[in-house]
Amino acid sequence: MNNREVARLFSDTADLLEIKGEAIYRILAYRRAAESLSGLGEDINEVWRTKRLRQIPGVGEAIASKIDELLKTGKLTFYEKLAAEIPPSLVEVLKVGDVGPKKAARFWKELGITTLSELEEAASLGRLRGLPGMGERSEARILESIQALSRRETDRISIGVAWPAAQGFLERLRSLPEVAAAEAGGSLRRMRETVGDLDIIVASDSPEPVMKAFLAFPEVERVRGQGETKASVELHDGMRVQLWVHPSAHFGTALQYATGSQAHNVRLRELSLAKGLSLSEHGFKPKKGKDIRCANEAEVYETLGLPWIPPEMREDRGEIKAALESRLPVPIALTDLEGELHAHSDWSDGQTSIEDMARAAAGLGLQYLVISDHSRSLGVANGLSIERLEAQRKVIAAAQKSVRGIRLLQGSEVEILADGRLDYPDEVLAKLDVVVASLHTSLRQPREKVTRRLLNAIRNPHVDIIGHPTGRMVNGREAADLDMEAILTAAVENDVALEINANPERLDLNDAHARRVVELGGLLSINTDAHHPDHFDFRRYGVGVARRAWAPAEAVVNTWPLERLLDWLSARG
DNA sequence: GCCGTTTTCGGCCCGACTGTTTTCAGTCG
Repeated sequence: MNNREVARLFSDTADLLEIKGEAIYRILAYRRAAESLSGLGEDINEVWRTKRLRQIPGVGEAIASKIDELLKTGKLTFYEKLAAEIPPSLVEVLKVGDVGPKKAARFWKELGITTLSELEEAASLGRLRGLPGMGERSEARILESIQALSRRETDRISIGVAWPAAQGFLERLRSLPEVAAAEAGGSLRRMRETVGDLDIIVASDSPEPVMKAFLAFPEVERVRGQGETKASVELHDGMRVQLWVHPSAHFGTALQYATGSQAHNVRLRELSLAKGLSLSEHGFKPKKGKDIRCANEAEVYETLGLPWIPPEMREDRGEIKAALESRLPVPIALTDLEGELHAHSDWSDGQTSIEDMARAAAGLGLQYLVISDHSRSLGVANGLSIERLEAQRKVIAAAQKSVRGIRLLQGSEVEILADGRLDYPDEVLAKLDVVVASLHTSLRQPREKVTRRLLNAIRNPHVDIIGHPTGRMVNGREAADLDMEAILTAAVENDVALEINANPERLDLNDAHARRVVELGGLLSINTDAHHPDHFDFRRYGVGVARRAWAPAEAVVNTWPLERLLDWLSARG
């Protein structure tokens, strides 16, 4: 079993225990363990084999022995007993808005409902309204939520969709005269790869007109809830947006609160209580005396004796402890990127010419751009034969003459073939400035075989970067079955950089693996894999992943000035 | 069920909003 599967089992266990009516802190313990496992950069099997399970935050004696049983036998007796008691399909029912554990338990016990479709049927037949505490309106609300759930393609929206959508809301809100400031919060601000909904926080001393303007935006399909400080809407495409409006005087605590993560906020509030202050979105409340209000976030952290913690690091993955001990790293910023090492042109499957790509990159202030088109065997992408690769070199040289302010380099995104060889012979690779080696085919090979292909590429002295190392797609294709610890370790040993592919549909490496690279002291490269000049904009998502991985600029090779980069490349052969 | 420069036992964040209620339970973030 992999990390994700074990995490999923514990998160389902938590849901089932909650429906059963177990003590809440026992449930939270399972959720915390599940969160911790899904953010773990190391393979759980490796941690288990080396007897380090108890070092995982949130894993104590009981959960460690459950992981032990799970990895030893592939089964968990505790879960099987629980699933015999509470139908596991009720976990799906919990996804419906306004349905939590109490209602799910009631539907099941009183009406025999165990699945989403049974709930929908019961609601449309008016069978829910007879239950205690349920009326016609609750029933209608639940029915609407089920329909909204099916209208959404997936549970969570890609950040590549959510980010531009949020900018649209922010621009319009900021243009209102009553609005002093507007920011995105939630998992979007933390740059998670997917978001459940958009959270928008506005500073305004007259909330009414702001709220009114927001509810009247044309994309709004229905209003799910609305109060004095908070409104929640659903858009035509099923996306949910929440708006918080708070006075400017305590915008800091409001933004901090709305940014989360929930686990980070819980830790922060515990820390606050230890100082005799109760922290909420409105400010710090001392046991007696006046409330402390914070107009900006830095003041919130300062009140607790902490440096400001970047939103991407607020996941309760040790950031508060690190901040208390003054060892929180400064993560890379978008402005640290000096160049692009992985971009395509119309020589393979890119949409524009080398020259246009170069102009666009120069316009963004980049110092260098590597044109790395596909190699010969990738026919669907019009991969370059050795002859075309030679010819392309002359065209790049010509473009270099006509575009100023940027250094153009020739690279290649070389196929790692199904048998583990690279798509060009070594003497061809040796002539290239940069070699990005990637897997595109035969991703479903058994673990040992596909791992060996990547290790082979890493050990080739001409390979500089491994492109989108796992092949996974966000909300889509699963990662190849790889021994990641072996791959990351080998990359570090061979001084090969691992790509954080910044395309929001890829984001590969993910944050957990990238953090593991940083822990191991390895190198990363944030690459857009651009097929069009607009794609250079993906850099923000790649930087988001790197910041979530606590990566300093130093660890990312394309933050280096050109001379240093060239030295690194030539030292590698 | 986890965890400890307040603790190895007794704690474990805080508030808004809704619907069905006459004071609150449930859900959400």
